[in-house]
Amino acid sequence: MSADARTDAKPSGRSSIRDPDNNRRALIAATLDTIAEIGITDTTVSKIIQRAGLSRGMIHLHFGGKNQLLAAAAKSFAEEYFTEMDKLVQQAGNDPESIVMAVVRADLGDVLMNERSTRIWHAFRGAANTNGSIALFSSTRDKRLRTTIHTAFKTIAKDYGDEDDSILARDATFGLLALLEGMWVDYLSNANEFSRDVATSIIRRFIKGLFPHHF
Amino acid sequence: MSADARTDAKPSGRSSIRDPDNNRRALIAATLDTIAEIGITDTTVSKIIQRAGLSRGMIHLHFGGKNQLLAAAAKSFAEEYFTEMDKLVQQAGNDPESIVMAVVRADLGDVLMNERSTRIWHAFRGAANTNGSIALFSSTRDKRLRTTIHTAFKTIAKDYGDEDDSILARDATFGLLALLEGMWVDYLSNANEFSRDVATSIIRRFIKGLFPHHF
Amino acid sequence: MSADARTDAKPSGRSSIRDPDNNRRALIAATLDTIAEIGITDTTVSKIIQRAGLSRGMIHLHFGGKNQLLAAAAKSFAEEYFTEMDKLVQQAGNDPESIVMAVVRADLGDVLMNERSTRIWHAFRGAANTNGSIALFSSTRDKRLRTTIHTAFKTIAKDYGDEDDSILARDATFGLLALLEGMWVDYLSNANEFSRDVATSIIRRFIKGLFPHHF
Amino acid sequence: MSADARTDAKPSGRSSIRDPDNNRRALIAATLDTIAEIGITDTTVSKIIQRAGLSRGMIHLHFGGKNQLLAAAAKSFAEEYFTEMDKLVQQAGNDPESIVMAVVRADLGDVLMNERSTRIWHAFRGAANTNGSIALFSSTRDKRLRTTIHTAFKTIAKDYGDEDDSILARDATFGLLALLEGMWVDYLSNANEFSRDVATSIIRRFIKGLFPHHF
DNA sequence: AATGAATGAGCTTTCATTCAT
DNA sequence: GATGAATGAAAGCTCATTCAT
Repeated sequence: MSADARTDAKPSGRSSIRDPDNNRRALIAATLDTIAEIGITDTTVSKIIQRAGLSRGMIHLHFGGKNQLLAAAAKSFAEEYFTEMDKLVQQAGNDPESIVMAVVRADLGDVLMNERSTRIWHAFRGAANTNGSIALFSSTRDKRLRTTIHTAFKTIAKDYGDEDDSILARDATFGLLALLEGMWVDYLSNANEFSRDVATSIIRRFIKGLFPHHF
Repeated sequence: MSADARTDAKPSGRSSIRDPDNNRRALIAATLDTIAEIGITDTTVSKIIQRAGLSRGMIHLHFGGKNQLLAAAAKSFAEEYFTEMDKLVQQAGNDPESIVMAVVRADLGDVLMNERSTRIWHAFRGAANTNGSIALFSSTRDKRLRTTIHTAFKTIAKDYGDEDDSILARDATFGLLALLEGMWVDYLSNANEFSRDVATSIIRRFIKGLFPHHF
Repeated sequence: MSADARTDAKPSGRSSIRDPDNNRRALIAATLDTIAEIGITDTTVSKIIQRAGLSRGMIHLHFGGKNQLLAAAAKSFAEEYFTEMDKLVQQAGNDPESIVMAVVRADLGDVLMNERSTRIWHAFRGAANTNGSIALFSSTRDKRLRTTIHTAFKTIAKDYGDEDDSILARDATFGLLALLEGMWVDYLSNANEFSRDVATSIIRRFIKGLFPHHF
Repeated sequence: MSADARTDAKPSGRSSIRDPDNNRRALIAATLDTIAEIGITDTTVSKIIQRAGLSRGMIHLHFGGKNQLLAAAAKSFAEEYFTEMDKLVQQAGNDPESIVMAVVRADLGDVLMNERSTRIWHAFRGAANTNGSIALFSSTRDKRLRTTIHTAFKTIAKDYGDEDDSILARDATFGLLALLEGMWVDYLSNANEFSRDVATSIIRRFIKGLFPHHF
């Protein structure tokens, strides 16, 4: 969208050749593709620029260095994830049960969970321990999801007055996020054998165990 | 033992001289510690030997190169995990319910799940996509656990005749492993806030949802 | 030429900056000089760059590695040899007798046969057995010379109808090349005692033995 | 011979296991074989001891270091050459013409000139420029041959009184050695196409050119 | 803004040599 | 005399970064 917006906003003659934003984006895309393909350890400046078809100096020109490019790529990756997640959740309506299942379906769907994504995700997570700027966006996924899910579960939990609502909602949130995380790991290890339907059904079973009148 | 034997024989200042196995172990330990501390990408031969207090050439003498040392470290790490896990599971007795909970408690206990372990674990997982010899031992954890848990759940599932036993056991296994995996991720992201008790109770809740007469 | 252009534009202290071709040539020259001085076994990247006054990375930037630089140096050395040889042979005219003697004088002259050349030549030959890319240019010298000489001898041999022309020309070619090769070895072993005139006269004697009406 | 002599001279119980001389010889043989196979540059201590099946320290124990082993190997190689050459020349009788041709046939025969020998020979020659102790034995071949041939040619030259005897003999000696040297180079470059008979006949032709009444 | 040749610190690896056994 | 684990200097090579153009 922003790309389209730029097109008519600044119709410069050679804008497509010298388009800083476009080059920035191309470098980030090349970085993510390279990480997915050969891992973060083997991702070098040379491989990134080769894939992007851009010049060596551009990484430092636009990002200030390789590490900052990696951080920008991590940020961009997280943003892509949430752009898609938000879109799918908004289509689900206001029913908390629908929202929770929309999150599950989105997170396990092929747009968000695929070989490229799971590889990039775990590559960044492996690097996050010792790279603060990557960690920032690496943990973001959990935090934003957590709020959405927790809110939905809190509403649902009100129907189960027997026990403390907040603990039930907390446990459900914590458990669901752990399950989703575990599914990504499983997909990563074994994309061929992984079944999105089985995964969805298992998660639903587990949630239903906490909320027998729903799901 | 051999170390003790040396002690009174010749109390040399340098403890690891002329003890190849000890040196091998020291290098692996230094490798795992370094990975835990600064990440796999920044783990260099120089940092490993410095930490181990051994010479540069020893890595190639004993392992044939850095990558093979990393693979040996991954294997060793997996073995340590299972040695401890097996010990704790065997103490649990033969009751399938006890076995499952023993696995959960072991996997979430501080001997197996701690900052060092979770960092190393995720570092290896991040590298496993593009490094076959690391991947080998990286996936081992899941496979061996899976069998133990699945066997226990199959026994338990027989008491729930209403539905297909094998699907129930499969779902329980798949779900539990995903949950445990997710817990490690959660611990990794913020060890300070993580509560082993809460994690255990959440997992028990989820399992109880599938097997209401147990757990 | 480009070097001249730079001269008045910006007389930078370091003459070879930003002139890739010049740097390539400088590295090859430094390589050949180093080989001549200390032998191919002791020729290291460090010694080459030190002599060239260039940076470490340049060898890999321009040649892809030390071995490829050695191969490029072998090629360059062979080319220099033939450039000079061709020049001297062309000055000799079309008379086959003159051509043969021009080859002999060129090959034994101080431009082509000197301490540097003979050392480099034998260093490369010693390495050629196990280094294909060096072997390629190492054998070139023989093959190109062979054709030139053989053509000349075939013409001369026609005047000696008593025996098979082709065998006579073949023997003369084979023998002359072996003699020249042997002279380079002799020069290498003993540059001080070596006399270009004596060598030339000996070769002439031998050829005259085959072609008594010539030489 | 010396090996046989030792056997009954000292019938020690474990003489074959701990036999310093035998180990020395084994190391030299392994060195020469390694040089023939992979070149002098790639000949390392590890490869030599592996081939010899002996221990690492033995090279320094018996020779004082790798370079001294190389020098000993060069010496041994030269000695083997002359042992065989002397044997064949002595069988030739006292006729100077026979002696010269015996030298030629020996030097071009498969016992002395073969792939192993020519490779080793040229490897040592390539290294001789910068390694004095190798050079010593490298040049030996020429010097001893030179005397034998020169003596024979001086006798023959007396029959050609027209010109200065000593110059004729000198030229013949110089030329023959250069030719033989050239033949080894030719054999080295392509052993498959090389014909010992053609080489012998060419050399004979050239010599006959100087001494028409002989050969 | 863009380029890519150049840099050199630092990487993994090799290797002759040492020395406790 | 013999061994081979251990050493560390030095090798070839990689790579993020710089900067003249």
